[in-house]
Amino acid sequence: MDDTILDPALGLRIRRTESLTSLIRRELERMIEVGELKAGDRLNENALAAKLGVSRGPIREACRGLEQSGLVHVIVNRGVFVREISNHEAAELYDIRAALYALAGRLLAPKITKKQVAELRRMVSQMEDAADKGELNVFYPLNVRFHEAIVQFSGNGRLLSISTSVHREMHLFRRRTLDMPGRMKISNSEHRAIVDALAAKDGNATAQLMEDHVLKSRELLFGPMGTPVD
Amino acid sequence: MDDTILDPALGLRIRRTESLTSLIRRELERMIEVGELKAGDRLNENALAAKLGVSRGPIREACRGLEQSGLVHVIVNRGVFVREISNHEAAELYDIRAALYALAGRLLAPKITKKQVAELRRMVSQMEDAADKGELNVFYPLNVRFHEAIVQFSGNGRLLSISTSVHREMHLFRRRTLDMPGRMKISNSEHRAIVDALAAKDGNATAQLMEDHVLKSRELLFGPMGTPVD
DNA sequence: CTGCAAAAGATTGTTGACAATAAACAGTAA
DNA sequence: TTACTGTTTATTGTCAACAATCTTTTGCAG
Repeated sequence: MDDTILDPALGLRIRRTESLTSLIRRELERMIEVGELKAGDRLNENALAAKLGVSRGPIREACRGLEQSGLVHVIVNRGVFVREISNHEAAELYDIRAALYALAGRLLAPKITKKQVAELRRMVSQMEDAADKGELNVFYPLNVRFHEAIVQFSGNGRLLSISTSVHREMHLFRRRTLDMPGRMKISNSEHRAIVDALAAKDGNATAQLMEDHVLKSRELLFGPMGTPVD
Repeated sequence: MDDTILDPALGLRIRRTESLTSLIRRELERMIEVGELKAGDRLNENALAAKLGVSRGPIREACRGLEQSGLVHVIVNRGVFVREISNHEAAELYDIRAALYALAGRLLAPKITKKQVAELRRMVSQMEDAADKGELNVFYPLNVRFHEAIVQFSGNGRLLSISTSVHREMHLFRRRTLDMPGRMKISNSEHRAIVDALAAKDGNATAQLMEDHVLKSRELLFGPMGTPVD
């Protein structure tokens, strides 16, 4: 199989509108997301360059972007490593996420459209199906999309990019709460309450529910917000 | 004057513990902070490389980091430009900052030390002096340090890095609220209330005060939170 | 066998050169 | 003049080679 990003046959026809660097960054993000690159792994520049069919320059540039977004960390003269998230850091990220999601809810509530409410409700009912059947691998991506949608609908562009970044970072932390018994159902009932509050255009209520929703996950793993961990 | 980062005379003696890339990124951040590079300016790689006495590689890597943190944006084949922040985006950043500072206050309140309270009070009283004398150029950096200190004392590392990033980004937006008549005094009275709430270890009150403090600036420029701008 | 030191190898840091693209300019036709 | 087109120039995108640094292996003394 050919792993190179650029198909040479197509190279002639495509007018490239994107730099290799950004293509590579997305590819690396994907590899980390999917688990092809695991926390703690070192990214060998030569190997990656060969695998993706480019030189080391773009690889290095992509890594600097990933560093800033917290997905990797760089040690001088040693290389770049997929970050490992300690319990302590994961707990911190939960706290941040709670605040960001609360803000998203507060911003969205007063201006949400009927169409958006309908879309969120659709997701909730799909998640209900998945929860009934105990299909975590169906529930999980829906859950992600649900939260993403609320942030996106909030209309605050930077909030979306920061949230995405924090979410990716949290993904490096493997322990999940959703696979605890009955957790999907409880989580989804919270989703329903959130959508109800949004539909009622109640910003304060939505914000509170979003915050609680995130912090509940935190509590299951680490105890209440602000608790020192590890 | 010599603008190069690396003094060749020192180069031999220092065992470099940091890559050029990170030095350059800090230098560029400084140049943007100080206004040597203004919003909308293009960063000419050759010129920067010559000025800093390095090659283009590290420059490009540094720029990718800055891109991710929102200080510059890159257009393929055209270059990297210091970002210009629209009113709309500035308003969005205020909303985010309010949420982040509220979180910082909430986290810090229950665990603040006497020493930290004293340090914050010292800053407040220094700001009071500056406000009395109408010295904005003294007040402003103290104001920055005050807010930074609270986030730092909160102990959430990622919160600090995100806050710093958001703060730098906001700095690209030139209009300030503090130079409005009487604004320094009002602002500082809010600072005092925040420190009092912190000293009382009242997380909710602190969070609310921090949020209001930031949103008041937003309102002066753009109207209340969530208001569409531009 | 263990511990240390030096050499060999692998990997990152940095550079200068070349290719691809966009901007600036000049010349021509309407 | 203005619009268009081809040419020149400036700048970015990419690459491959070299230098600096770290890691591993090898060899030797105890």
